[in-house]
Amino acid sequence: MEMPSKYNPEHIEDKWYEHWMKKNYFHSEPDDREPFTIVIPPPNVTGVLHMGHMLNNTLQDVLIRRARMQGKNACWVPGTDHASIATEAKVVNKIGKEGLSKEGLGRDSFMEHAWEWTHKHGGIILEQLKKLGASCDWERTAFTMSDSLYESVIDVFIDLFEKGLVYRGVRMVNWDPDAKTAVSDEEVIHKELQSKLYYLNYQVEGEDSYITIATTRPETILGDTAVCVHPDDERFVGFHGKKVIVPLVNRSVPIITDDYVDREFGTGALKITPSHDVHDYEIGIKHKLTSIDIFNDDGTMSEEAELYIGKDRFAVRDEILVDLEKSGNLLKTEDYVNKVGFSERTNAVIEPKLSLQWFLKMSEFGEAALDVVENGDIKFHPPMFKNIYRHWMENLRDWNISRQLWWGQRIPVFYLPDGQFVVAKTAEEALQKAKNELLLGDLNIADLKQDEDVFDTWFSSWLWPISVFDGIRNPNNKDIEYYYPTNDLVTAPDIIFFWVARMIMAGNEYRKEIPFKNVYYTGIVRDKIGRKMSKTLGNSPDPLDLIKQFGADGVRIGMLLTAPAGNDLPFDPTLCEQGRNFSNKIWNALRLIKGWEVDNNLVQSENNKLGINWFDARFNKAVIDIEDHFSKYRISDALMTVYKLIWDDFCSWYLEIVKPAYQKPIDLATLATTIAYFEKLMKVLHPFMPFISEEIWHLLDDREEGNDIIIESMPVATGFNNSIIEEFTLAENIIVAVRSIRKEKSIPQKESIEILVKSSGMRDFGYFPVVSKICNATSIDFVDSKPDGSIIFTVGAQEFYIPISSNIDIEAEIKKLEEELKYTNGFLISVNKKLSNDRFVNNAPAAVVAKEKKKQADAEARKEVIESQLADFRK
RNA sequence: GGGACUUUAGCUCAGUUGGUUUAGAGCGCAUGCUUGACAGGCAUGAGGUCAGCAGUUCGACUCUGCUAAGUCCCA
Repeated sequence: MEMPSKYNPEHIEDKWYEHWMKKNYFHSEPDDREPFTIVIPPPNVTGVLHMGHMLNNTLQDVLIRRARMQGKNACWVPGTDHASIATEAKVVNKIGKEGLSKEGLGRDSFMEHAWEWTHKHGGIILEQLKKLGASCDWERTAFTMSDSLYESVIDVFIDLFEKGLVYRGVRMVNWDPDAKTAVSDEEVIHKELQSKLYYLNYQVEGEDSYITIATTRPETILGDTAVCVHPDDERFVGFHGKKVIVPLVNRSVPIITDDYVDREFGTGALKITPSHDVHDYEIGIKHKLTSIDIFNDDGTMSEEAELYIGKDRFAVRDEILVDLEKSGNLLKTEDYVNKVGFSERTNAVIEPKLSLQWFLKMSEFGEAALDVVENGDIKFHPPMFKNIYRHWMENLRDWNISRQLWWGQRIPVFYLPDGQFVVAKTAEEALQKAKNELLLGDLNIADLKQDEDVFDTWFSSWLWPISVFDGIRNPNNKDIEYYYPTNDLVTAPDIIFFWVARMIMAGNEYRKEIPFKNVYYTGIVRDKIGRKMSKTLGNSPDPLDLIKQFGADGVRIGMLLTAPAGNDLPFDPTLCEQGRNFSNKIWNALRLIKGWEVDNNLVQSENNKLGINWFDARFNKAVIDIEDHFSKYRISDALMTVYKLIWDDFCSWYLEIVKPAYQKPIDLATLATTIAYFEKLMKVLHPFMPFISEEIWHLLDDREEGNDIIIESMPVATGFNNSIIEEFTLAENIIVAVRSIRKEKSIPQKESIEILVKSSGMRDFGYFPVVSKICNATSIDFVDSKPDGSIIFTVGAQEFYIPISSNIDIEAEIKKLEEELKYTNGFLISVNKKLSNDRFVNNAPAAVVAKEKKKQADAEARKEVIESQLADFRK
């Protein structure tokens, strides 16, 4: 078979993904095996794959594939959420281009458009995940707006309402005038903007004096209902109790005092607009001020503003300045940098606004949700996220669960003509309830008006680990009982509160059980200069392009290599290149083995036996290290251990040891063992690089139908003999020393050498055949002293000599030895200092003291050797 | 303003209850190699006052305090 020297993943990856799908390996049904469950953090249904998803889902796939190979019943549930705001904004935009509007279409017709959009653009992201190799159980793909998940959300709201945990209240919310909905604090992005600070004069009522305020938002003066100064501010003492006239609208408002005012800021006098600023709102309540809402929902001026009615808030800002200047109220303008909130979804400037919203009381949930994390039932990786979680749990605020949108689960609240309301699943039920409980006998369905709002998307996501198994509606079904609680959750730390914390709350409330046992917080993928990757910045590479360029295996490695948990990942495509190079290295190891001719009569050499024994120990040690790393969720460390095991230990050492000379055959036993090792390595590699490992598995041997690596069992560590590894390390050190001499003296590898060992030691060292082969030495002999015309080198305290034909640069040799002596002396001094300290010898554990003594003895022996070598040279 | 976290090689990071020879890895860098698997490679090597200061200790990258710089969250 002709094998190209460069591995080309493209067709190979597609081929194996199709094969796995055909064999239905990703699908899971409850059985008597131990379950291992992951639910995907549902991406936005109409979103496209970005680097954050790549990282996140690669990690999940590593965990799920490893669990599958460990014989567990692995189930990875994929799915998407409906992303209320983002999707609705896209649909509104789309119908807008067709000359349609939400209001014009009406609710039902708009929902049809939204579903059409979802069917057309939805789920692209899941298809993209297949390219990455994600082994999700696609038969279980869930969607937060599908019937069963929709109904689960409604059921939960009704249940919480009946438990008295839901209430309706007026709140200052972050209003997104484009999406015409409230968004949570977490969905507001604050950006620093270069803006202006305007100084405005307010005339004191009945006097010819003025009080000057400073504001960045002059258009809001129309909603002013007071001016506030600090009670102790001497500049304003004379104004206390008086009134001022709001410019243009000529409204008379009181001057109030409150120590909230920062005397240093602006002029020290603060205009108060309770409807449009959170702090002003609180001051308004405290001082019982009236509230004037000057904005419509779309950000234009309302009738209450009296002026500029119907015009956009930003247009009005320009206009009002002209008018204020004309009226003589504009004193001056200064440049000013301030922070402005933008909607994460629509990028509209957020308007603080008073609004009627539904709230879920959080106080009931906090304690239990904190406990399960504090007591270790749920483990966070890395654990420092516990602190952040605790801080949030101890400062809980009620959750605003309503959104002024249509795309989502509509709030099941029905208002009656008299202003009362009932909560019920359907209008029919609501009518029944109204009749029975409120004794409104002559009511009919047309009198009921359902709440126009839908739930916050997180209000469906918080049920996700339960609702994907239909555990809300059917709490005793066999799926939820088998798969729940899930095992691992992999997510980004920025949604620790609005998702992770709330899933824990929902788990406690509806399953009396935690939703998952481990939470792995990934880093946030950033670009090279540390910016978050985002579409608007255009700094994110297209993941599918990367896969095309480096192969999915290569990209997976690139993502994982420098992504320890919780650390940000400054992404650089060269990381994927490293992954691709690794694929190529493995491929070429296969090419090497495939090229060997076997001689059935050949007896296995001592050298090969040594190599095999050593690699066996080395492999088992690595497997133990890998298990340890996985147990601590150090996935990138586990990968690095595999990487070095394959590249350094297997390719650079083992294969070089057993590799037959050019056109020489290999013995059968060594070939068979080598192939067996290669198979084991591919199994260990499989969770990280599923495609190439499957391909090589099938190239190493003819496999029967259904013998695929994806369902093979993961090698388990057996014991290993550490002294083999230690002895081999000595061989490595000798080999490195010889290579170094070859380089220094320009002795090519082809030119064979003799190695002489000072006969004081190493008589029973077993690895000389390996040293001899790798170093291309014709012989390794023992001698009593250094022969003339030879180079000396030292490993530990053991001297070696290599006879060479060229002249030896005595000065250079002396210099080298002197440097070594200096180091050894320095080291010895530090050890001696420790050992001559009685308190150390008396207080330190015996093992530590013994170790120091051994260091001392080794260093002294080495020092003697170097000194005698120096003496020789100086003779 | 309140809180959390970070600071170790050029870059990204390990360093596990304080003692694993005077701190490790990957990448990058330098030097030399048409080495009969691989230049997407091989070999060798150079890089560090562990942010600074003080303390605890026989012993500190590791524990404590202060200082500095940075990241994030909350108001």
